[in-house]
Amino acid sequence: MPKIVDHEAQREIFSQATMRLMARDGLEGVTMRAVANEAELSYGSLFHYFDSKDDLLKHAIRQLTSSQTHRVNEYVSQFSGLKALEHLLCDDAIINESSRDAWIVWMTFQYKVALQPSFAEMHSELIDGWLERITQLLSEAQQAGEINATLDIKTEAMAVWTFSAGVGQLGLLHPASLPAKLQKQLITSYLDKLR
Amino acid sequence: MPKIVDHEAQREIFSQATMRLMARDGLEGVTMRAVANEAELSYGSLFHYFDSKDDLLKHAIRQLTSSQTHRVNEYVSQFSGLKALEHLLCDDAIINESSRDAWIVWMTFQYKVALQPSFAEMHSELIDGWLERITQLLSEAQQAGEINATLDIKTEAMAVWTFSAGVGQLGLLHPASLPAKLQKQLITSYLDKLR
Amino acid sequence: MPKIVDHEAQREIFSQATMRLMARDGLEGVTMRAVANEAELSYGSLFHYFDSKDDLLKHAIRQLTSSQTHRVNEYVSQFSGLKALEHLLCDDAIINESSRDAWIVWMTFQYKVALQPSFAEMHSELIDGWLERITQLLSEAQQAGEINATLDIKTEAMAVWTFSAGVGQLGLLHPASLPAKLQKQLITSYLDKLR
Amino acid sequence: MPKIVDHEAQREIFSQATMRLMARDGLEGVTMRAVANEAELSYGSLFHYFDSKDDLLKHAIRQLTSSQTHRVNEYVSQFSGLKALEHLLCDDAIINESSRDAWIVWMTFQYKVALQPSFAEMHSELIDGWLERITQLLSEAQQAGEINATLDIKTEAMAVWTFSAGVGQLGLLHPASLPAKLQKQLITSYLDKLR
DNA sequence: TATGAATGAGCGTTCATTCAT
DNA sequence: AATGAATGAACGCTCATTCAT
Repeated sequence: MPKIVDHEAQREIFSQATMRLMARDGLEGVTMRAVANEAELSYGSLFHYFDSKDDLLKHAIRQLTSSQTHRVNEYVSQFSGLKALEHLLCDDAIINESSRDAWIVWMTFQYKVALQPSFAEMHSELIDGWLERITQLLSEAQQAGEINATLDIKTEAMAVWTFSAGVGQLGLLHPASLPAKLQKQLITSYLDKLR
Repeated sequence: MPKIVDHEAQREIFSQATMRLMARDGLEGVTMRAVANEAELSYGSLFHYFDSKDDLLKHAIRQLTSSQTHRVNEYVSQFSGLKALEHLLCDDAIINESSRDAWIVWMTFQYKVALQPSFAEMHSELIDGWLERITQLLSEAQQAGEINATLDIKTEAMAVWTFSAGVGQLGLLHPASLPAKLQKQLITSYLDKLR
Repeated sequence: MPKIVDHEAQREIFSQATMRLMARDGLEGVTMRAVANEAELSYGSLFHYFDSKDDLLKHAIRQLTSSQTHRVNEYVSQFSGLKALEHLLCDDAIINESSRDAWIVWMTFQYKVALQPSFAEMHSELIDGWLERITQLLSEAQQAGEINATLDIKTEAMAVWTFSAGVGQLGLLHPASLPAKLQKQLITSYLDKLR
Repeated sequence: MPKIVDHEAQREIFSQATMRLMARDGLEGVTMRAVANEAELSYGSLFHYFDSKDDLLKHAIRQLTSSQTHRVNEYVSQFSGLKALEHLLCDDAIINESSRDAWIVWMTFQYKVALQPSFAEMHSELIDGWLERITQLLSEAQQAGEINATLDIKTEAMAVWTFSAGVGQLGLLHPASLPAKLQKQLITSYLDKLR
């Protein structure tokens, strides 16, 4: 009689171990053996739940983005327009100690996605969400008269995305130059310019 | 008498091969054997010119930054203030087909620098230049009355740097969403907001 | 359930292969690949059982000394004084065909121990046993009146150790000049001089 | 016109550099490159003077033994019998700070000679000298009535050689247990037993 | 299903040796 | 003769993956 296990729960344990390792030691710290150890599960079982290392990594990033999406949805359901956008950027674009790990994972994946063909298919689904959501919130804001009516929403959304990407990158790689507080200041002052 | 070779020229052949590989296959494609093949020189000779892989990588990034610095100096000597800044950002922050490879190398190194202590000493020398130069040009621009006198130069410089980092990152990783032309448009419209 | 293997037994297979190689080809014949081949196991599995080559070598020497200690303990429990000492030297100091391999390994290690700091910690535990045991047996012999009462035990023990080291070295390196029979003769005649 | 060089002098420079390296870093420190550096001569020229690394090592050991023979000859021409033997053993078997290097080289070579077939041919010529000379001096001593007339010279010579080999080995590998002074004491007390 | 032993290709690095000048 | 650049086999070690139990 086969042991009954929650297949998806096991996968999540492994993929969370993967993200902890990646945050702590970088991508090169993520070996299959290290993941099994970190998950405190057996090495062999890792290959029951994932066909390959790539499979594991892809699952980890999907989990990361879906949990982020989930969080974002909450802001958006509570606020709208510029207020929601500000929450979105301040809560998710900013790197502080508690979000730093998730950001390292995210950035690491971005490069993997960009440079490794087998990951490329995940590209758009990971990215489009952001841009779409920003566009929508800006549009709401414009309709509510919160921002300048003459602005081209599509271009501005792109600019906001660009700016938040820069905040994320520098906040991660140069925390001394761009601490969390300054990140927030830059974001709010950027949004102010749209009014 | 020994075979006469230009030591530095050989090093450059290897480090350019390194950059081509990194652009094509990412950092994990840069194996010493692959570099030797790409350079069409023997495996062993690679170790005559570089003590280690780290040495090779560091040489490659130094070469990259010095050639960039050289180019930047030209803009700055011809222009000043906002005009020079616009040149700086448009000519160097923008990713097009011909600069894409250099950008991949640059970004790859940023992560290596940020995550690997032995590379950390290169950190500041690679980064400080950017921020300092932007600050200086903004300062010139303010004195020339090109930008709003009430702006805090230091904060604005940081914001410009952040924005250009975002342009670089998205331009590299999502060229379809942010083609060169749009990169340029975002940059000029961002600078316009400073006036 | 995993393949069940006796971890320690596998380690012994490898370390015995190591000793065979060392005896046959010297220390420089002991490459990890050669050990795996000699053990008729795969290269990779060698690293499941030993963290490093040093680990393998240390295990081999420990195994060698512990088996020797075991043998020595038997003589000592059966005999005492000069008789026990004679057994000790004749049974263990002498190089014949069957003990030659063990001696090569032993001598090889002595050099490794002497010249390589990381092995130095094994130094005393490997050596002290010999000198202490010789001292003790000589002391017994003196109390039993078997040897000259005026002899300084400590110095004589050192001399016996020295002589047996010489027998080992020449018996190993110059078997034609010092065959087993002559080794034995030298030892007994040396001990006779102590009476 | 070819440059005129003293071929043999160059070889000696290299082989002395070899011995310095071996004494300092052990056999594994003796790389062809290190030898050329230590000799402060060019890498390539090393291969003009020696066909191979083995050739270099063989030359070094020949030089070592011949210089030792030379020194020994001096004692023997000044003294005879037991006196000469005592000089021989005390001056050459003993390891002190100034002779330690030569002994490391010598021991290292002994193992190389014993374990590596291509060196085996040097075996007897390196060794026979010692035994022959000891035999001869003991014979002189017996004829002069310095030692017991009933002793079998051949066996005793072997025993002396054995003992001095032990002194050398332990003096080298365990200097704390067998310092120079104790080495000397053991030797003289050993010779006394022959009277 | 679960486990961890087994496998071998690949890594960065070292090195004796050859060769062009 | 003299130089050092060029070469590639071999080293210790890592790792994703497969497999026997």
